[in-house]
Amino acid sequence: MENPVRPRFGYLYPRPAVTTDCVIFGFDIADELLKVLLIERGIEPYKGRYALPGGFMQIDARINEFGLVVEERNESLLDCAKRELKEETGFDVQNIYELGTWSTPGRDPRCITITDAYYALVTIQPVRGGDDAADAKWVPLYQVLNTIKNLPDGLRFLAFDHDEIVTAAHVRLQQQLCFEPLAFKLLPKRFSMTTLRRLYEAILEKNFDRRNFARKMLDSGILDAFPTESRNINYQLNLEKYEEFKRTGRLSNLIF
Amino acid sequence: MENPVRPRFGYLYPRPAVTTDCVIFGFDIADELLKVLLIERGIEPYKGRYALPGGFMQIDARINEFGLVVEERNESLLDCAKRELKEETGFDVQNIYELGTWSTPGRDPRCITITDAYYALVTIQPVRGGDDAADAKWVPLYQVLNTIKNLPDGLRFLAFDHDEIVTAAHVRLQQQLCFEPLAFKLLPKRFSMTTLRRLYEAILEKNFDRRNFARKMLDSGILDAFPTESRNINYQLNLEKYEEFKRTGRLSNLIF
DNA sequence: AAAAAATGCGTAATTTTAACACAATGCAAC
DNA sequence: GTTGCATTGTGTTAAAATTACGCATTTTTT
Repeated sequence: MENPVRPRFGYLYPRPAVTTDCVIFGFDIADELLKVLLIERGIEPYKGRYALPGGFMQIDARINEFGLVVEERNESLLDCAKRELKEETGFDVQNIYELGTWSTPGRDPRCITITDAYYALVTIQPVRGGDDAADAKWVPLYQVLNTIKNLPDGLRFLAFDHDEIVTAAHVRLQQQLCFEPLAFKLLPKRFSMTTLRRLYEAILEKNFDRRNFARKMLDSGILDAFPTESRNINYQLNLEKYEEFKRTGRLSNLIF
Repeated sequence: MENPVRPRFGYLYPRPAVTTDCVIFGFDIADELLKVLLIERGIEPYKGRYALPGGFMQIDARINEFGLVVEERNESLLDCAKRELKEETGFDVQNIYELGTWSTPGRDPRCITITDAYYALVTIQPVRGGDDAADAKWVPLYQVLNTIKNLPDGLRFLAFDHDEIVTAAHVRLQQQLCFEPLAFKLLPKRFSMTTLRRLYEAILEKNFDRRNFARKMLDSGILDAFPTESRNINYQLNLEKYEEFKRTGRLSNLIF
């Protein structure tokens, strides 16, 4: 066995490697599908498999004259997640939320690695020719979840334990919808009521009565209406009204 | 400057230290207050201040003949949290849930440290003489939260950033109550309807009509009734009925 | 023992949700 | 361009859930 590179950063006790991964949700207006952004891995392990964008936490440190690590600067885990997203997918993500950590022993074959997982909501740009990151791909969420669900025991679709992370992110997104109108963060500034409803239906996997849904949304008062060229009406989130509405604390009634 | 201990575990890149902390919730039947278990720190930093129980993640590793770290066994973060709780408070915690990570640069003056925070629900043993851990203390949550809220800017009540963690844990507990009957995990096996209501009121900081609350709970079908010596009735969670009820997915209506 | 508080059991008014009707508009095929 | 069909905006009504409150009785307090 060789020893090609000498480890430089030494500690009194062993430490795990720390990474972030992120489930990026987007709503494709064209086919009205909720999608997630996956990266095809170019290196081992899991080369060629799809995975969530993510990577190692960055710490700037130097070694002093006693051989001790002197830490100079570090990023928070959230910063790390945002930086990795920018690097791997080109997205400057604003709406990003922590999902949880994954730390099962053996989850990364290289070394003991814990990951802090996030989920982010972005608006899919209309029919982009190709992604900044050549290997990034929008995949319908239902396809991913179905593939995962129907896999024989012990097999995985995505790299590492990312199957679990995607599944958990979807559940969290559904729950979070009870407390915050996250859905709006997946849409362009203005949207039709039908689009909004289709989005809620896609996330919650449940159909709503068109008229009752519209009434609930409008009664909440958080939407401003704008006429269009045709007879149809477009809507836009009124942030002030929304903040007030959130304080009143009855958003759960929107859905449940 | 001295170099008393030689760092043994070396890596190619700097790594953060990883810890877990836990907010332990308990409901004190005696005074009907929701309380959290705090530890008085015996060592620097923050010596003498109250803090959440927690500690460093444990990894077993050795150094091979090339000076490389060979990892042999590690615990998950959840295991770490449970182990630290057992060590520091004597509690064998069953109901423990992840809250989130804290990783702001500088949050630990010793070194770059990220913490994975948990919250746990236990039943406070009736009038225990003294805690296993001499420095552990049950403190009413409202006292902690009020102290934190009224602190001048920049000052903290608890050690590290534990003020934030406790506050976040309370919010999460409130939200989680919409999806799971976590409250029962804070009570002894059997309890009166009034106790249950007081608990919900303590967690949600909101009063319920005695009669309406009882009806909602009983209508849900998840409680079995048991007569007592007096005219009063005690109740007990029916786990099967509850699991069924959870699938039906209308627990949010209990509260909202 | 009297007063006060807590308990069990109930009803009615109100609000919220769910189910459905219908006319007008946009769109595609012919 | 007109015919058929899906979509949109506007409404009504029945059912269900929530809220507010009464009252006799038991338990606790003073």
